[in-house]
Amino acid sequence: MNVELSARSRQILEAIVEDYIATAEPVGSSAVARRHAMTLSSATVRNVMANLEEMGLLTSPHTSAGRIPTEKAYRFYVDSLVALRQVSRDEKRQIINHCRKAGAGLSDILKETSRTLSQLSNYMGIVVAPSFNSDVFRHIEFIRLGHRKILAILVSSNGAVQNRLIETEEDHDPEELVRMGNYLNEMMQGLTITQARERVLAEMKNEKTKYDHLMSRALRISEQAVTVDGDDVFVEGQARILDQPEFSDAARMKEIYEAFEKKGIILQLLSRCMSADGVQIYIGSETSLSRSAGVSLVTSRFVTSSNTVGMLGVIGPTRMGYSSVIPIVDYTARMISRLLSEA
Amino acid sequence: MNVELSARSRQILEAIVEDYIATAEPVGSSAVARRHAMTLSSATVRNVMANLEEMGLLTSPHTSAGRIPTEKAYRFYVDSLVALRQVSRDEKRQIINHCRKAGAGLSDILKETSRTLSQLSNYMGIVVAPSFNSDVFRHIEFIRLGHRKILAILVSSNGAVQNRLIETEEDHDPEELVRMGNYLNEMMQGLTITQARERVLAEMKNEKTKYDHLMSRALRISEQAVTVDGDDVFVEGQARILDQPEFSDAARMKEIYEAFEKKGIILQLLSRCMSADGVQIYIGSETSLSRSAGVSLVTSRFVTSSNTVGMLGVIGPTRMGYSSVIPIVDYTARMISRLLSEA
DNA sequence: TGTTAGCACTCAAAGGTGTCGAGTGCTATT
DNA sequence: AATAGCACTCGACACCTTTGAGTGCTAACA
Repeated sequence: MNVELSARSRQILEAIVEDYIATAEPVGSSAVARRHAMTLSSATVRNVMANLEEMGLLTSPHTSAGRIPTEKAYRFYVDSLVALRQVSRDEKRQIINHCRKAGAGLSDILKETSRTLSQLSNYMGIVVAPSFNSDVFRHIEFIRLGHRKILAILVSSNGAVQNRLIETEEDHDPEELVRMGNYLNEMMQGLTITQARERVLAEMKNEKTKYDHLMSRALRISEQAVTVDGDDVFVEGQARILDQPEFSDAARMKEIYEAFEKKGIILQLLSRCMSADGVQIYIGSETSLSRSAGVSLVTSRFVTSSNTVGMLGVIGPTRMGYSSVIPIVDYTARMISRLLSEA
Repeated sequence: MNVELSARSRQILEAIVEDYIATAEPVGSSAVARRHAMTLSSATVRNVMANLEEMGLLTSPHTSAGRIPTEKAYRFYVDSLVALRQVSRDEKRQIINHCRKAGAGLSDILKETSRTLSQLSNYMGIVVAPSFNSDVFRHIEFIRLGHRKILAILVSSNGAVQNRLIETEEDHDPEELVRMGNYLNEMMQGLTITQARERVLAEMKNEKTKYDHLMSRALRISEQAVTVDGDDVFVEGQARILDQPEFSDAARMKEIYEAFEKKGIILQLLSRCMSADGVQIYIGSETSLSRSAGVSLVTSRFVTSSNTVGMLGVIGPTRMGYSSVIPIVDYTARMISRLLSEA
């Protein structure tokens, strides 16, 4: 994968990639020679381009069009060519303002962040909330809504709230529910949600609690309450990708939108990004999002006060302005981490 | 508006509208004569069509294409021509299954409903949750998250949950928060959220409470908690409208998608539908959604156990299969009302 | 009087042809 | 090694013709 290239070849490749990113049109040899104010003639550039094509870094859509970069070229570009732009003062201001503006709830902040990413990058912004299950338990509470219907509210240290309606076998009066809550709150103190669930399951088998009416009921109910599946995903700016010329045809677009309606796909895709630190970049087929669609993904992790990990990033066409998107994603992730760590 | 038409003209108009709905292509006189197995020749149909055009019910995109229905024609069609299909057993089954499948929480149900509508209609499904503010207060609760940070949780009779992070001026310990909760719960019992807010504001001016430390603090905090703005909107199946030939071009699509990112527009649009009972239909420019887009809206209200009103419906092209969409929306609204009233 | 057949007319869509020009690969030259 | 020159390729575009669906009108007919 690691290609050896002369300095000149690299320069030319860089010029082609950047030109193509800017124009979305195949770039020809003379364009490179001219625009890049090189001392080289177009003929020379042609020779180099022929080389690059042989190495699988460029392709031509047809005989007499210019060349366009392959995924491999983008990969090489982001790995060793791209000159990252600084995040401008104005952009920083926008990011910070957005953080402040958002209602203080976790999901408000994340939604607003997603929107910010979309605005700054002009692509789609995406934020995956830190997994509720790995967050630390804070509080559980039962509220009677009606006959044999109670609402369980589960709060984590992040301030994330899950609520679930539970139908019980027998009716419970409010005082009973309060006592159940107290018992469970004590029991789960300091555990993560996942651990809390395990603890509940363990206690249910425990002989002592088995015969305590209140406890066994509390456990039965809370088992449902602490079973949380699926994390929140915030996607904003879907309309923006319609600006990109490569997505002007309906079939292609549809593929992408359908991918986004099944949030499961995205989660699966992004769980990979959680493991590594710093900005991660997935180009075209590396995203395994939709093989024909030609989308790329720039992501980074963020952490919360309770040390859970979330993910944020930008999805756009493979032909994406990496030089500005990468720093934006990086900076935003840092700011969100800081904001959420203050708590 | 109420046009007088002979039985024959009506039949022909109906045939044209239905043909156009089915094919999205201008329909010509011979097509009507043939497909509709009429005893009339195409020449006669032509005469009638010329009449209909004069009345503003048809237009031709150009001289020698067929005719297409105007908005006025659709209006007339849904008002007095359309033969509503029965909701098929299979569709009923799907609707009911979806209701059951959804997690029992209110927002889960509504989201799932939106998806169901989308699937059955093949257009976009939309559901607006009953306004939280007009729902009856059930429970309020404060949880300490950190120094001077508390989470307020507000539950309505519907089982809808709102949570809000509040930064307080001084730190409150958990017991204090519990006492505050008790006080407020008692105070707000039986009121709607809106009334509860008014009550809080009134109490804040009350001399008696003003000098009670606990109460005045509780009121100050709860004021923020009971201020809820914006209702939930669930839109599903956005990708489906890409199937419609009239939306194959990007500019048009973008307009629609942008409209949907600002959920405020939808809310405003739909608040109108809340007032009247039964299925409401808005055609083309009647939606005021986006003047050029040519979208229609079929909606109906649903009610919950606490007598709050929500809205559900289908958004699709003006050229929409009204005969099946209308019954589907109607039936779904009834089922959801029943499901939510059981509670 | 309402219906129909016939006919001339219109016009978008589809297909064919020719030109243009951007871009290439190759080769000879510096 | 770099460049200039040149023949070649092929999509884009403009222009044309053909085709056919559909219309409006009129005259004939029941």
